[in-house]
Amino acid sequence: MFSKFFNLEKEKQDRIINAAIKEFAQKGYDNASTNEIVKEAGISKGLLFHYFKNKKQLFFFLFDYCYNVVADEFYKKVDLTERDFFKRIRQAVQIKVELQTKYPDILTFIQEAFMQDSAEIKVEFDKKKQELTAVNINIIYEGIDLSKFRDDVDVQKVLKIISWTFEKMSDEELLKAKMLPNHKIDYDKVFLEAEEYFEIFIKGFYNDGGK
Amino acid sequence: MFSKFFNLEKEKQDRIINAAIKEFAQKGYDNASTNEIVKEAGISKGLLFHYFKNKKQLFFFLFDYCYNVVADEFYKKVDLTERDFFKRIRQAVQIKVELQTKYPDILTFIQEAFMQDSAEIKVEFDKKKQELTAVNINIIYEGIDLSKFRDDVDVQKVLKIISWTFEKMSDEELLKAKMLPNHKIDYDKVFLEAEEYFEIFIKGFYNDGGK
Amino acid sequence: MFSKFFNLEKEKQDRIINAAIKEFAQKGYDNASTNEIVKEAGISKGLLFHYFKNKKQLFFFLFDYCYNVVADEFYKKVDLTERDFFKRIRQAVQIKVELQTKYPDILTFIQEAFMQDSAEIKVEFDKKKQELTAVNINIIYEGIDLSKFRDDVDVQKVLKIISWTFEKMSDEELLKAKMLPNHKIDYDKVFLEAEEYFEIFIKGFYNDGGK
Amino acid sequence: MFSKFFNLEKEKQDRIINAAIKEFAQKGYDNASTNEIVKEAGISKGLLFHYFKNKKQLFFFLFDYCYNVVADEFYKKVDLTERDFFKRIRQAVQIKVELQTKYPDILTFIQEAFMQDSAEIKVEFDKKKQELTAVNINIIYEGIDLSKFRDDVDVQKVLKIISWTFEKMSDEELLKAKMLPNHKIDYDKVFLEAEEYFEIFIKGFYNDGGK
DNA sequence: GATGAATGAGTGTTCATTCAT
DNA sequence: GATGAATGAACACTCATTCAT
Repeated sequence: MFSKFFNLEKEKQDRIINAAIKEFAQKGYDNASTNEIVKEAGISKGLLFHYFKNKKQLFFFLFDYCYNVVADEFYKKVDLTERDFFKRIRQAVQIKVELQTKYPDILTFIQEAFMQDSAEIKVEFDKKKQELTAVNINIIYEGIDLSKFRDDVDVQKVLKIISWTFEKMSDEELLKAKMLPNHKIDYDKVFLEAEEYFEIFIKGFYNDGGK
Repeated sequence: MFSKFFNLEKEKQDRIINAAIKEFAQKGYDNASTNEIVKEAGISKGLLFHYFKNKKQLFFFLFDYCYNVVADEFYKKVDLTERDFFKRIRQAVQIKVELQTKYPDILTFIQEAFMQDSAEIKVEFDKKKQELTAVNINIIYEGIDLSKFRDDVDVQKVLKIISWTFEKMSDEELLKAKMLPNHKIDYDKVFLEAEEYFEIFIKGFYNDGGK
Repeated sequence: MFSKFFNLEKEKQDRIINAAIKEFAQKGYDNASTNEIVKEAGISKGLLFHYFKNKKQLFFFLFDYCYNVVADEFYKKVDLTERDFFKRIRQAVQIKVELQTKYPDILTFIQEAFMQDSAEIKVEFDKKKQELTAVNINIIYEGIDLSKFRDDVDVQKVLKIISWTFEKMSDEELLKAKMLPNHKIDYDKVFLEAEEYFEIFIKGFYNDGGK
Repeated sequence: MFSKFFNLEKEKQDRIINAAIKEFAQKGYDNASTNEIVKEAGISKGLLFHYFKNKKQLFFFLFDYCYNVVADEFYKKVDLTERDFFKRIRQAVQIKVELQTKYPDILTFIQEAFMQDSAEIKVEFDKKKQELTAVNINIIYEGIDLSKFRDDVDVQKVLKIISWTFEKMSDEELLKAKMLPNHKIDYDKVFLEAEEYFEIFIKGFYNDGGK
């Protein structure tokens, strides 16, 4: 599909991808300007539309590209033999932080993309989001040792509570960072806070309060 | 400030408000078109800007108007003498559902507004969001009987977990509804599900598992 | 013609006139906004157009009104029995400065009006300007003792040179004042400079260099 | 900066430039309509803003372009080795008339531009005007033989008087031409009149009346 | 493959003027 | 006399996309 694009010299590919990521991440889908992208990438207007038939296609290409980069690396690093749910989540958080440091633009782009709500891409993108979420949840839960959870509660719901908590915590941290002038996340503090939530969950939802 | 607008005949006020709510809710701040609003409201271009000096002011007016409508009704209905946190949350969910049924457009608008991220309104709107959130959290937690919670965990964090869970549950329900063709939420099912989460939390976080 | 307007209570007349003078003086004909005028004057949109059938008529009314105020006072003060041209001009400059101090807004308005160039009022206003200029030149030259001028030059041209010089000097002073932040004219310095030009002219164009 | 524009086919460049000159000259900066310009030039709305990022930039481009055209030609024609002030001024008037005949629209535009007073361009344009005026005055006075002037007067002021006179004469001629239906200036008559002013100045301000 | 000129409907906003009350 | 709601054409400017070269 994008073989034309991938036949380009690597350096130009990168210029285009980086320019587009930057623009979409900063301004969101609707307000991202193809003009800015070509200017930043140093290519002509026509060329962009030679490789991508329209803005929407460019966005979806970009999303898939970015998603693959981080997902590949994520699944390479995560240890799926770890059967304890909290250790698994802890890993996930850790890897996410590493990726954030290694590919800051890409992660910002993905995060912003997930919050995108433009009418033009809504239907297609919501579908994609749901699929990805479903896949990830399956993987995250795969092989988890559920026997550690108390058996008088619905484990599925407990897992949801836990996942949601970490999502919300992450959102809040992101939001706080955005508000501040220097936009810096203190990852050590985040980890510490996460640990406290872990303990609470273990106390509340593991057999014998995790003892 | 908007006394000019409120002196208009009620019916025309409503046409304008409804048209604007609809447009902003559907397309978000940036993509909402004042052209569409006037067309839908059946008024002239000039009139809209006779009452609201610009799009931003219209948006903030609309938000305040909508927020007041639902907040007033919410606080009229909520029983702040109820000191049990779960009963209080249960009330809140119940009232929210009622409001959703009574003012579906207004609630959609408010929810979308909270997810808005347009550069043009960002600073002002973020401030407003923060203020409202702070106020609401204070009220929601006011007078809550914290002695029911187990004392070996940080109650503040537990409260956060609980709030987040219901927010996420609500988001998920909304999203599911949006995906379906008929956009209908089965509130009875939602309630039932919420009850199950209540039980889990009580078991995990109340003294003696709530017994 | 404007009897309707003049039957208004004096105080309201003044509010309207002052608001309009201010707006036209500040922004020029085209950019002056009738909205601003009514807001400043504290009257309704409709009322302005009740008294003046349109913006153009308001402008011409205003100009005539202002012109009459200053012209009346000017001709009351000027001593037309003074037959020496330079003394006469010196008087004129002096009176102009006095008027500038007494009616700063009105004089600013008139000066700006003379520089107006809007297509909408061009034809009519140019005609008026020419008429006024013609009348004034006649009066300024009336009874002047031309015998003091050397007889080997065309006196009419000399008079023009002199008038032009003082006009340009005045323009330059005005412009300089506009450039500066505090917009203040140092009239004493202007007088002194004018005197130096007087001397030059007397040396160059009076019999025996004015001795 | 405007290389994009200059790469256009010459004929289209000219259509755009001429249309813009005409519109700005006729209506002034504020009232000139980019809509009219594109209509007259036979191009699309978008194209104009493809070449010029906004109305202001278009105006300044146009001014510089026009100014350069006439300034280049002016300085090619003027003889700066002529040290007599009046001969130099005579040359200037003559060349100006030639340029007026050769590029009537351009000269009209420049003259109107110098009288422009729009708030939007005020600051920048005033600065430019001042710079140009300073440069021109330097050149015009460069190498002038001041020893011919009588030494009992301030030569600088005399030079001002002379310059102002020719400016005013030129303004008056222009105005007269504008009033008439056919807008034609009789240059021969203007020259003759100018000569008479020369003589007056020589008599009044040269040593021994220029004998 | 690569360019960038060209499009035209779209945006929010302002304006003098009218007219029913 | 006095109000201010109402109009709609006009404004400068942006945009994703096309296409001849």
